[in-house]
Amino acid sequence: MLEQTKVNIIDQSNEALLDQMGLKKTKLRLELVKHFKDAKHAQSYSDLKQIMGEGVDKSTLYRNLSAFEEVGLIHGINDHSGITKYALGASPSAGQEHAHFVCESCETVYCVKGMTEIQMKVPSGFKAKNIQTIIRGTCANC
Amino acid sequence: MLEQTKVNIIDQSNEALLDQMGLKKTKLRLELVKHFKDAKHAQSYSDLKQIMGEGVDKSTLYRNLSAFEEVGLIHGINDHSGITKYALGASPSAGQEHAHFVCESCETVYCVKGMTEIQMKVPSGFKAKNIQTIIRGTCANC
DNA sequence: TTATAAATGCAACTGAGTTGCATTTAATTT
DNA sequence: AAATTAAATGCAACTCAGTTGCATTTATAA
Repeated sequence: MLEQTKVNIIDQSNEALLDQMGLKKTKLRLELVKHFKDAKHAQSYSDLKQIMGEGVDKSTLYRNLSAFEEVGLIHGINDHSGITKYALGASPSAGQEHAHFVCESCETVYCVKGMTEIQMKVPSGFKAKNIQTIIRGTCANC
Repeated sequence: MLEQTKVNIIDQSNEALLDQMGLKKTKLRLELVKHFKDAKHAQSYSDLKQIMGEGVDKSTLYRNLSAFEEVGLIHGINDHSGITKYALGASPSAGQEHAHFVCESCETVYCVKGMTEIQMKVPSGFKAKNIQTIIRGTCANC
């Protein structure tokens, strides 16, 4: 078994990456991975559809996003908009949390790594496994 | 103009509360406020529908939730489930942040006040206005 | 008590995401 | 290289949360 958390996503070729994740290398998947690597902010379904081409099937795209998320290649972010956005990297887990910045003006979502420090206690009887932080505000482009 | 943040929600009668918020005191609204005060965890549309009675109209309920949220009587919480849940109190804003605890087993959402301390820096050019934290784990009942 | 602006009820709609199924394709086997 | 097969795709139909338009009713102010 492969330890996904130890795979360095950015340094791998797109092909190697899909191989390691046990995913077949289809044209769309390669394009998706490439795009996620370049993306400066989190991508919604419609962002991706626009970039991958309008001909791309909805189910196929969504199924690939799910597949990518399952293996930890990307992670979904749920802000107040109700539209899930995806960004490269596994879901932030214990020890490697990162926050998400949502711009209130353009609704763009950015991953903000290593800039938040969260100390949490939970009521007795509760067990915390992971933490997700969403910062709302105005981004550099707005 | 009334400063909503200074209104102490719990100490007021339901009637006075709606008055102060500039909302008409309808039967459903009074029941809703009452229920929100008693609720031990955040409420979804279907939680509320069940409690308010199946006869309650969907639009009416949703419109009341929006109205309550707008005046800061309740705040919506968006976890990974895609179903918005609501809890008493204005949206956590600067200085009075609180976290939300989502139970991975029963999907119940709790507000956790005064137990998290978050220090955040954001990249230059970004301006943070408020912060929302979701802790995932197992609750005391599971 | 009357006027009126807001709240309700209903039905129809929107839009994100899912599912079933037949077809195609990437990867494996011989 | 050809045959096999399990997974990926494309399509249509569906689900489900939440919204909207509009006619009717109700809370509140005059």
